[in-house]
Amino acid sequence: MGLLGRKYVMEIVCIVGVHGTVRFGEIESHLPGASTSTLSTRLEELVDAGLVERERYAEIPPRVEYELSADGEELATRLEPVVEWVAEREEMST
Amino acid sequence: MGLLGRKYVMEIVCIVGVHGTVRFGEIESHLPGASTSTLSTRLEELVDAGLVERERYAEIPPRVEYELSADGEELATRLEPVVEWVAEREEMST
DNA sequence: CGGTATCCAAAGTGATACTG
DNA sequence: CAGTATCACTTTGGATACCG
Repeated sequence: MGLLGRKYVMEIVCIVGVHGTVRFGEIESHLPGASTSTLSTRLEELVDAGLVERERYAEIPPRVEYELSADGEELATRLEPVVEWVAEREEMST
Repeated sequence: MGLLGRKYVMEIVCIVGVHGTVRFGEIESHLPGASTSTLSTRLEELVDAGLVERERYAEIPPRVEYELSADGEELATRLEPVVEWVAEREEMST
């Protein structure tokens, strides 16, 4: 899946995975570099790919929550060691 | 590292990891989608990041071999489950 | 063979406006 | 709040050709 190579995808999967269920704004706050529109697009792609599920609540104010699907969880599990190592390695060089 | 999110990076790491030492052309043949220039750029970035090492031989015809550094090996190990799972999942849907 | 140089298309960004 | 839409702009990536 070329989707994995797209910007922010791994990060999003991890963020959602860690939180369990997350709202749009929260994901956004963890990705300062990503624009609203890009994040929106990525999330849609992830939902289409069956890795993330979106739950929309008809409330005021509106609330939308994202969480990983079973496949998403599986991916997150496998992704964890990678992201962890990368994070550690980044600290070293700073 | 945002580098991981760049196109082909994970694939390249895996390809180099599997082969041990690889020549430019061989990597290219495993990535039909990537253009020469992109591959060249990616390899340079990977070398700069200390994940891949380049060995240039002053022969005719010229030969250049790439192989993973210790860090690259570590990354490849952690990346393996991810790539494996993604590959299986792709097969399912085809 | 293994690239770099060049030029062009596509993806992503930022800001802002608008909707349910 | 959680987006979608738009537009101008920057960054990436692709195609091709040429060089050592």
